[in-house]
Amino acid sequence: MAPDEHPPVARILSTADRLFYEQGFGATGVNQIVVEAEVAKDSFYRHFPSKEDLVVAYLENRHEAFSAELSRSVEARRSPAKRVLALFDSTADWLQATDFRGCAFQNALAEFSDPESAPRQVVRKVKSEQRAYITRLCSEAGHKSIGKQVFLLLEGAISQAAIRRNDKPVCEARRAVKQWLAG
Amino acid sequence: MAPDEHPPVARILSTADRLFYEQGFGATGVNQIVVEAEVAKDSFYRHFPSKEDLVVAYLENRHEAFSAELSRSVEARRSPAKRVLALFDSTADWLQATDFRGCAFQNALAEFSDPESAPRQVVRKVKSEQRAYITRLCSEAGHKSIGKQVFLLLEGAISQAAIRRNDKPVCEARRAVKQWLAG
DNA sequence: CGCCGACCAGACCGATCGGTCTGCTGCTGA
DNA sequence: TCAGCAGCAGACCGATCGGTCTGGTCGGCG
Repeated sequence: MAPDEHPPVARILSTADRLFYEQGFGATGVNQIVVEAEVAKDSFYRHFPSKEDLVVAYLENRHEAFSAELSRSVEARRSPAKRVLALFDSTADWLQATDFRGCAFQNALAEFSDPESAPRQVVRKVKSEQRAYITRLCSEAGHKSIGKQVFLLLEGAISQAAIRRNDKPVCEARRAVKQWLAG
Repeated sequence: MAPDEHPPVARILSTADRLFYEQGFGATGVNQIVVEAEVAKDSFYRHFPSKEDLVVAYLENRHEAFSAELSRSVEARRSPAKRVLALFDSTADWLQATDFRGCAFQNALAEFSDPESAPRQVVRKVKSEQRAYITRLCSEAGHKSIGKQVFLLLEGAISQAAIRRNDKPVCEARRAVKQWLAG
């Protein structure tokens, strides 16, 4: 509304989005976040009672943005089969980003060891929704049974892309899925 | 040789193996390691100049033990196709462990963001060897081309098993691979 | 006007971090 | 015999952690 900057909570969230993804959770301190977000520490703790609350907000935020972008890209395709393949094309585009560091939710998994912790619960929910979405796309392409495999293949491809830092794993996965859809 | 305990360096490594895997790297402090390993801090730094050196030793150690166990399990099977499937059976057994926390190397990836850091280099090497091994097994089963997909499927299945804490993803992946081998 | 709540800067808290240092015991091999 | 080194316990270092508190400046609203 105003010509001035974004409100503090938005600056905190966008700073956290960048730092958590690039550096990880443990390596990113609250102090660094408040400095880079140009927010007083006092303001930070008014909006987020603890660092973990910010982590949860970050994960939910990212899920929302990520799935919105993905479905936009998917829905741009006409045929149901192309829509399934769009998952991989979209991922290949994502790899081009210089700050690509793999799946934020898989990364969160590694840093929060307690399965009952709030971040882990968010990760479970997010992955379950992603799997359901992919399964639905496969169903609509007339291949009800391959959804789970496509999902696993994509998960593996993203993880490998983060390690090898190239798009070969994603291309390989895409090729396999294309064959399934044709057969 | 002696009736006494393992030497300090072995106690450090086995303690680190447990703590790093269960808690992650950032969450595991040098102090905790030396206390639980019952080793003087001085002795610790005599063997490992820095914490990162211990991380590297841990990763290499784990790779050695893991691949030894895996190939033992694989080589117990007669037919080449069963050997490929043994990868998934072995993984399913691994899930039973109460402390299962996914692939240690994928987890390391999330905590070390610098792609040139020593731990990341070890992870690249390890994953490349695992991929080569799986590709070889597939080749020997007469399916030269599916190695990479099998590898990606297994990676995704392990990651999902860590999130969902059950063996369904692994069973799903195994089923898909079995079909490929039959077809 | 006067009050309240948002926001600010930054001091401050106890705890813990990775890492060093001191000072000691006890084994070993020249 | 004695030097040297492995190992021990634990104090100690500066830095940083997550989190609290103080004190002050604003704008909006009754």
